[in-house]
Amino acid sequence: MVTLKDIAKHANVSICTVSKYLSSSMVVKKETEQRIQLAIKELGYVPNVVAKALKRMETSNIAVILPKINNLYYSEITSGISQTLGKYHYNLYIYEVDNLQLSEEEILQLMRENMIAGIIFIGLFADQTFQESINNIAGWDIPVVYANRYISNTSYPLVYPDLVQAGEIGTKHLLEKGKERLAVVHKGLREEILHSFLEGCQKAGGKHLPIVMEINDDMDLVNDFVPQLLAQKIEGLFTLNELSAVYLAKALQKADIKIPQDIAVLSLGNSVMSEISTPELTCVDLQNRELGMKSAELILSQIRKEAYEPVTVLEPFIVKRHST
Amino acid sequence: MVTLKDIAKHANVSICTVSKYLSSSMVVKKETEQRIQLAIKELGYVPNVVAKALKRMETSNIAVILPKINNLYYSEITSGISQTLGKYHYNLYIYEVDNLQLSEEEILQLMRENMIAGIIFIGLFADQTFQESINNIAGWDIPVVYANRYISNTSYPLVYPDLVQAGEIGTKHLLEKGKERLAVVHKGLREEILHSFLEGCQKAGGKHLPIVMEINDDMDLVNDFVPQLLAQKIEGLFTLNELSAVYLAKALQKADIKIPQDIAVLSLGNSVMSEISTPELTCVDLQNRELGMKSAELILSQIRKEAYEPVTVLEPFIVKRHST
DNA sequence: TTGTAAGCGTTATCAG
DNA sequence: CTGATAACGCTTACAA
Repeated sequence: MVTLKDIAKHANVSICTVSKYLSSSMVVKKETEQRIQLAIKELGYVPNVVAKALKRMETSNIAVILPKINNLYYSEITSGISQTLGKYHYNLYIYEVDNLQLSEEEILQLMRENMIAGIIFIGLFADQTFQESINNIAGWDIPVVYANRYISNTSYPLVYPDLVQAGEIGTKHLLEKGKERLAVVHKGLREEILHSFLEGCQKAGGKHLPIVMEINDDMDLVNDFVPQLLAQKIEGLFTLNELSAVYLAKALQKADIKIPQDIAVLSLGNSVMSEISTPELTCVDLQNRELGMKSAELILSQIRKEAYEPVTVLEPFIVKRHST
Repeated sequence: MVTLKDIAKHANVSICTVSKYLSSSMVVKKETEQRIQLAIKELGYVPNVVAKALKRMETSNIAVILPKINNLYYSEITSGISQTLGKYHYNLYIYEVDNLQLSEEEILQLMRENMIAGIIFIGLFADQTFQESINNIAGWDIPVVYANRYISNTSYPLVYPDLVQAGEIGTKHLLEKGKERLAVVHKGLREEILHSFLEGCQKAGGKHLPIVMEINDDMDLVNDFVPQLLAQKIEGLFTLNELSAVYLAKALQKADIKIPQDIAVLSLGNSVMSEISTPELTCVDLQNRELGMKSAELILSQIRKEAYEPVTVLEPFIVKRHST
């Protein structure tokens, strides 16, 4: 391995001169510069960031912790993070919690062992316990961003889409399409999140409040769920999970219900899935890539000890297709 | 930060005793062990893997280099890699080439700066140039795995699905369904890959050889491509790209062609996309997760200096749904 | 069974 | 402008 020492010897200067020159924290004589450059080229020097990290007690590694990466929702956010981090020459670690099977405490220990510069949690650790865990590790003060989490009482920045507005613009759209009796369908969504949503639906006006219906993976959509919709005379479905929206659209059609004439389907989230569904689903775009980019920026702000907003809310927008 | 030194002092032993005890490379007296354990607990010691890496000149970080992570094809492979690496306590770096905009040479430099323990390339750098680049970096011998690449003359292990067999079982399936006039549709696929495929199609028998048709993103599928299919009296479509298969199915239906009665559609790759398409697509599963897991194992074998097979071929299998 | 001491490659503090 | 020299936290001969 070629080290600074080798370069220094080859260029007839001290190690420190080379180091300072390379980190551009010192101006050197033209002639010295040339000798150093030559040595670097001739010997094929590659700096060692591990040594640098040890000395500076700080790495350029950011960890993203998420349930699973093979899910478009998470991978789009991650791609946004990667885009911004790449621009600033930070590296990106991925930890899939579903695969790792580690507790919060263990994950934090892992982060610390590796001298991670910052952690972005995507949709995880909703409750207060993590905040406590992190305080348990004596004197450890690490930048953290919660992406897509709605937590109160945290000292770390939050980034999430405006669910109230998502509910409002979605509902408004359905109302404009003449759909009055609406159902909000979700799959195990937490109470507070659902509540924000419904607040938005309410703001949109409309004669009736939407009915809330929960589904799960074991349910027989065609034989159990669709009949419920018909019994309630539902005209529009606002599905709070993109994949579920696709499956619901399939189920409706299997039951010979026309989309959007009989029942309109609106999904939350705008990945290819909405686009390739039949019919192509109108959806509320939550701006996942932007969410990721913003999360990365917030981590970098913390690392640089700059000021940052404690809460960043992204504006969702509607993408009109053929299901409404 | 609590270091080994602190633990040693607190437990009244030498640094080296603690270090060796922790790496279980030494047996210590029961009493010493207790004192060390107590110190670790009381002071809240967390080992520093960066320091360890510098000393040992070796990290536990594996880099995955791929075009983009927000693509189910790549993210499923990545999840497989993550699963295996997690089991062996290796960390996973992700580098998205589309975002990074770095040359091969620069990527390699980055890997080396960070003392990456191994690199997995997914579907990239098809040609010989990378092999040369890596040799250019003087005396650098790093474990590499090419996942989903069909390269000859490489000293690194290759993992890929058996395309000949994929072609064969797909074609056989279409023939069994009574489809005789087949077309293989691809999007900018390289000649050799296409060739393996067609070899498989041929092995399946059938009266006619499949026609090869290429599509691209600018094409008007409904008005340009579908008429071509009709003109050629095509009865079955073997689409070598899952997303394209979905779009083709959509285009066919828009042109009032019944799937599978008029034309059957078979896709290559089995992500949710095939499943949520209408009709649900029959496909040849390429075992992406297994591909990832195997790639990770091959990297680990190289790191451990164990023997490994130079080429691993995964057996694809057919998943029957409603489009054939 | 335990301790001493020399590094890994870099940065940083001083002094010239 | 340049150069000694001391760390950063850990591993590992080699001694005791």
